[in-house]
Amino acid sequence: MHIQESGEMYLETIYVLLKKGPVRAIDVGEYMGYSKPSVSRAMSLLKNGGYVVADKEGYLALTDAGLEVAEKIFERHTLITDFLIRLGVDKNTAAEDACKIEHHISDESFTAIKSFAKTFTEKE
Amino acid sequence: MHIQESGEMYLETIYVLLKKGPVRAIDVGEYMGYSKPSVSRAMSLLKNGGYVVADKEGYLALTDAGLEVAEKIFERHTLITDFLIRLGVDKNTAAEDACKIEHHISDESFTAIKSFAKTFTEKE
DNA sequence: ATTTTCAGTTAGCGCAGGCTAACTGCATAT
DNA sequence: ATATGCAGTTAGCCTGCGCTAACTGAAAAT
Repeated sequence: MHIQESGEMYLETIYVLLKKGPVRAIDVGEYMGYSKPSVSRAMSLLKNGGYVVADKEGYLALTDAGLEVAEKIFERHTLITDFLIRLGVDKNTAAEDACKIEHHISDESFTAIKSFAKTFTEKE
Repeated sequence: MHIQESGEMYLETIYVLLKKGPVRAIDVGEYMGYSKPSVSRAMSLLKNGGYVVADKEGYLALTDAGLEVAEKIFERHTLITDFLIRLGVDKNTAAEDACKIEHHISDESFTAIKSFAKTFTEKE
């Protein structure tokens, strides 16, 4: 099962929300602005793919595979956002753009931007 | 009519191919690796939207609106590709990534990267 | 003058991923 | 004990955008 961009977004959202407390499907939907059935289907796909598990009460957790994807995307998100902000882009616009780019950039490009951002920061 | 990512790709392709000579739908399909019906439908949508025109022989041209989109995307493509290459990313990977990013980045972020790339280049 | 080739179109399929409507099942409130 | 509310699921719709199969119509080849 190959993970889609939308799947990555769901995983990232679960990851972010889990930092603040327990997470149910309804919370994911509210955060992302999606309807319950959309989340329901996405969750069943992600459960099927082995990225997400839920207990009997419906509280969601990430598997190792899910966590790996979520962390990867989240790292891209924060680093690209910061990078754009440092280039002078508005906070919100930076976050929006990062949210799109994070799914489309290769590991190689991301690593390059990451190490560049590091030296770039140190120079200031 | 709001232009989709796929529409942007078609316009950019027509733009690129027009630099080398006359362009028909079949050429666009061959270049993009798409079937004739896919291109046919895309062209009729783009004609409808006022981005593309075709003469009686089927040779394609961009309208002002189409040219505007195509140039914008093409500029993003080349600049982002160059930027990634300069960061040490492999040529092909850079071009692939740029091809995705070019559709998802805001004007603001692009402008920021552009001016940054300029000073970055001058410094070397 | 037929036949073949080739560009383009039409019809219709499949997948991803949103949506609403309507149901289930539990948990709480009256 | 019945009623209300809420989380989740099921069924089924819509749009974007690929695809194949099959047709059209003109140009080129025999």
